[in-house]
Amino acid sequence: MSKNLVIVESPAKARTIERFLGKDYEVRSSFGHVRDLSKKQLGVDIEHGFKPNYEITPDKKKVVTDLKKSTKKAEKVWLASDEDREGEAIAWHLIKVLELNEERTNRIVFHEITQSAIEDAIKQPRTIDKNLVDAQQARRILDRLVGFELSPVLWRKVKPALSAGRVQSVAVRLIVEREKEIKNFKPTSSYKITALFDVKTDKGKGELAAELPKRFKTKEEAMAFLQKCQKASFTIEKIEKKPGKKSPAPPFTTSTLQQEASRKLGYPVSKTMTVAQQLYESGKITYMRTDSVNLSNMALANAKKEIMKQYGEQYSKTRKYSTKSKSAQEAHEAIRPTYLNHQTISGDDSQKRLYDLIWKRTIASQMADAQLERTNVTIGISTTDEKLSAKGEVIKFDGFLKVYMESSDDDEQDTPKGVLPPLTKGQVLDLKKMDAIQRFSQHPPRYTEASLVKKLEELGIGRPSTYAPIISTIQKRGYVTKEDRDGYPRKFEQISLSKERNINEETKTEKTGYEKNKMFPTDIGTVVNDFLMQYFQNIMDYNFTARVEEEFDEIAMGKKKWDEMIKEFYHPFHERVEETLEKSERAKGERFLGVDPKTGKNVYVKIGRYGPIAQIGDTESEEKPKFAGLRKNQSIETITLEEALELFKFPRTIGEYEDKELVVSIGRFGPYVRHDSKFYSLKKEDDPFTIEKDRAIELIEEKRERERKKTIRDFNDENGIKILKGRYGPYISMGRENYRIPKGKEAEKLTLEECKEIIEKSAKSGKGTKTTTKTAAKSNKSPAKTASKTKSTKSKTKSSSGGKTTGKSKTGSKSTSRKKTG
DNA sequence: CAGTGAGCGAGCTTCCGCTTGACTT
Repeated sequence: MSKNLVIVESPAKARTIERFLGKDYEVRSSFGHVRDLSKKQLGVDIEHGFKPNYEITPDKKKVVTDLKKSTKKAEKVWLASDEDREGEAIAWHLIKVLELNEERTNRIVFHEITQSAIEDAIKQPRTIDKNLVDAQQARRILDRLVGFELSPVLWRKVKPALSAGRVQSVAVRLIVEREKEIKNFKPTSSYKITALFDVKTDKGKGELAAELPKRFKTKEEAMAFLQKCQKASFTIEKIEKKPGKKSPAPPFTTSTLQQEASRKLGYPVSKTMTVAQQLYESGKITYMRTDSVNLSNMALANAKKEIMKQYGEQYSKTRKYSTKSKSAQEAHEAIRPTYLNHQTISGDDSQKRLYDLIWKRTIASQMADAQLERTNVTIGISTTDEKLSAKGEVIKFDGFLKVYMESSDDDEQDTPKGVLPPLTKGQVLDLKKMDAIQRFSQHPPRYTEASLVKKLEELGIGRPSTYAPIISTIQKRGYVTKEDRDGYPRKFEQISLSKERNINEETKTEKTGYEKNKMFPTDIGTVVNDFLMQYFQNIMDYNFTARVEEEFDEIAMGKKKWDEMIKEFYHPFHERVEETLEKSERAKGERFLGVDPKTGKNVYVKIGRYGPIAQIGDTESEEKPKFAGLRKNQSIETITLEEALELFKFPRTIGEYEDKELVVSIGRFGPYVRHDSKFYSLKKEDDPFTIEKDRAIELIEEKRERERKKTIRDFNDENGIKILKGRYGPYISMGRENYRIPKGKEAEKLTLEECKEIIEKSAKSGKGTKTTTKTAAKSNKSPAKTASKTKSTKSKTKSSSGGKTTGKSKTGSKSTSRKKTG
C-alpha cells in the first residue's frame, strides 16, 4: 500500500511519473476536469451572486469513485495538475469532490518531467491559489452565460439548434468577413517585365533571368517600353554581394504543428491531433497540447549530442526559445521527441510522417544559422533610364537547412533565386527574350483549417486543447464548410520581344481561383454572423477575449472579485438579449431574385427552418407559395433566378420498374431515386435533371446487391428482423434499430426466437446499442426559454424531469434515448 | 439519414477547456 497518492491530469503522464517516484507513491490521473457546470440547466444562479452549480461530469463518475478509494488508503495526497488557471481549478475541484482534508493535501507543480524536477516539486508543496481558481470560475461562468443566452436567441431568430459562443462566433466571423472581402475585391492588373539573357561561361552557355522592379499599369506603357528595348543594348552596371542568413523556426507548439502538418503533409487539424495523441500515449513525443516553445535542459543537451554526432560541431547551436504570448505559463514543454536519438520510429505511416516532422523541427531549432550570399545585379538599358535587376542566392553554409525548412502559407512564391552565372561589370548581355505579362492582383487568401487556428491564436482566442474542436464545431453547426473549388479560365495579355527583336502580341488563358481544402461560409453562417454583428457587437469584437482575459488576470492577482466582474458584464449583456428577443426581426437572409416568367410570381431565396430554400410566390398571398431546397453547392448570395427555377422541376417521374414508379428528386442528402418507397442516392456523376430509367434501375440493383452481401440471415419476419454484417462484426437489425449480439453467441446460428430475446433484453436495459432517429422538430417557435423569463419555465422543466429522475436512471422512458458520444 | 419550409405550439437544441476510451453498424 502506498503512503502517497499523486494525482495528475493525464494517464500517460501518470505512468511516467510513477517510474520516477518509486513504491511509496501511487500515481493516478483525473483525466482532466472532473466537475463542470450542470449540463442541462444554466448552471449559474444569477439571483444569488452567480453561484455556480457544479456536477460531476457523467463520464468521470467512475474516475471519481476510484480516486476516492485511493485517497482513503493514502496518508498524503499530492495534487499535481498543470500550473495554469485550468490546472489550479482541477486541483480545487478534486479537493471538493474527493472531500480532501487540507492538512494532508499538498498542491505541487512539475516544471519538467524528470527525476530531479519531480523530486524538487515534492519538496515545495503549497496550498491552492484560490485567486487563480476564481479566475477560472469567472472564465467558465462567462462562457456559459454567453453561450446559453445567445444560442436561444438564434433558435428563435434564425433557426433551431444553432449555437453561439465567445470563441466559435468569432471564428465564424473571420471566415465570413474574409469571404466578403474576397467578394468585394476588384482585381487590378499591371504588366510585369521579365527578361532572359544568354551568357557565355567556361562550360558553355548559361542563362540570366532579370526583371524590371517597376510594373506598368497599362498595355500601352508596357508596349512603349518593349519598343524602346528593341534597339537597346544591355550592360551590367553593378554587381553587389551581401552576406545573409536564415534562422530556424522554434520547436512546435500545438498550433504550429497543426499548420506545418497541414502544409507539408496535408493533414486536417483533427488528424494531426489524433496521430499526435497516439505518439504521446506510446511515449514517443512530449505532450501535444501546449503553447510553449520551451525545451527542457535535458532536451537541449540531447539535441546537441545528436547534432554533433550526425552533422558535426559547426552545425550545433543551442537556442533557448521563449514564448511570446503574455499568457505564457510554460506549464508544458514544446512538442518534441521524447528521445532525440530516435530519428525514426515504428508505427503506421501517419505516425512515422508526423514524428519525422517533429524530430526535424526540434533538431533544426538547435542548429546553426544558414549562411547565404545574396547577389544583386543591375542591368542598364541603353535607350532608357530604367534598369533591370537580377537576384541570386548561394548557400555558403547550409546549417539547419540540412534538416528542415518551414513552409509558408502563400500560394504564390517569388521566383526561386538560384545561382547566377559568372558575370563581370561592364559585360554586354545578349537578349534571348523579353516579356511583358499582364498580372492580376490577388484577393486575400481564404483560410485553411490550420491558418484559421493561427489567426485565432494571434487573437488570443481558444486554447491548444480547443483548436481542433473549434474547427469541427463550426463545421458541424453548418456555419462553414471545407471545400475545393475548381479554377476558371482567365484571359491575359502578353507582349514578347524576341531574340531577333520582333514584337509579338498574344492573348493567353490561365487558370485562376483554384482552391483546395479552404474554409467557406455557408448561408447560415453568414446570416448568423450578420445577426450577431448587428445586435452583439461587443461579443463579436476581435478583442473581446483579450479584454476579458485582462480581467481574469486581475482576478488571479487578487485585484478584483470574480463575481463583480461577472456582474458588470452580465447585466448590460442580458438586457441586450432581452431587447433583441423583443425587437429584432427574424433573420432570414432573404434575397429577391426576380419574377417567374411562367406564373408572374415573385421568386425569393432565404433561410428556411431546415436550411436555404427557394420560394415562388408570397406568403401573404392567398395561394400557398412553393418551396424547394437549395443544392449543396448553391448559395443565397450567388444563385440566379434561372438556377432557382430549375429546382422546382422536381419530383420527376422517369418511368416504371417492377410495376412501381421511379421518381427522381432532391432531398436533404442530395439527389435520389424513389422506388417502392425506398430511396436510392444518385452518384456524383449522375445528373438529376437528365438521369433516365435504365440508369436508375442500375442504381437500384447495385444497392440491392450490397444489401444481399451484408445479410447473414433474413428471417423474413414481420418486424423485419435480420442478422447483418457490419464494420464491427455481425449485428441484429429490426426496422431502423440495431442491436449487438452478446458475446459467446454465433451469429450464423442464432434463431429468430433468440434474436427476439436479445432485442427484448436490450429494450429493457434501455442502453446497449439501440439507436433511434428523432423525428424532425416541427417548429422553432417555442416559448421564450432564455434565462430571463426562465424562472417559471425552468422550475417547470425541473419538476417534471425531477420526478422521473428520482430513480437516477433515465432509462425508464421508452422514448428516443439517443446516446450521445464523443 | 429521406421528401420539410406559414400556421397550433410540446419539447428538443446551446458554451469553453481539461482529459481519454467506449462506442459505432
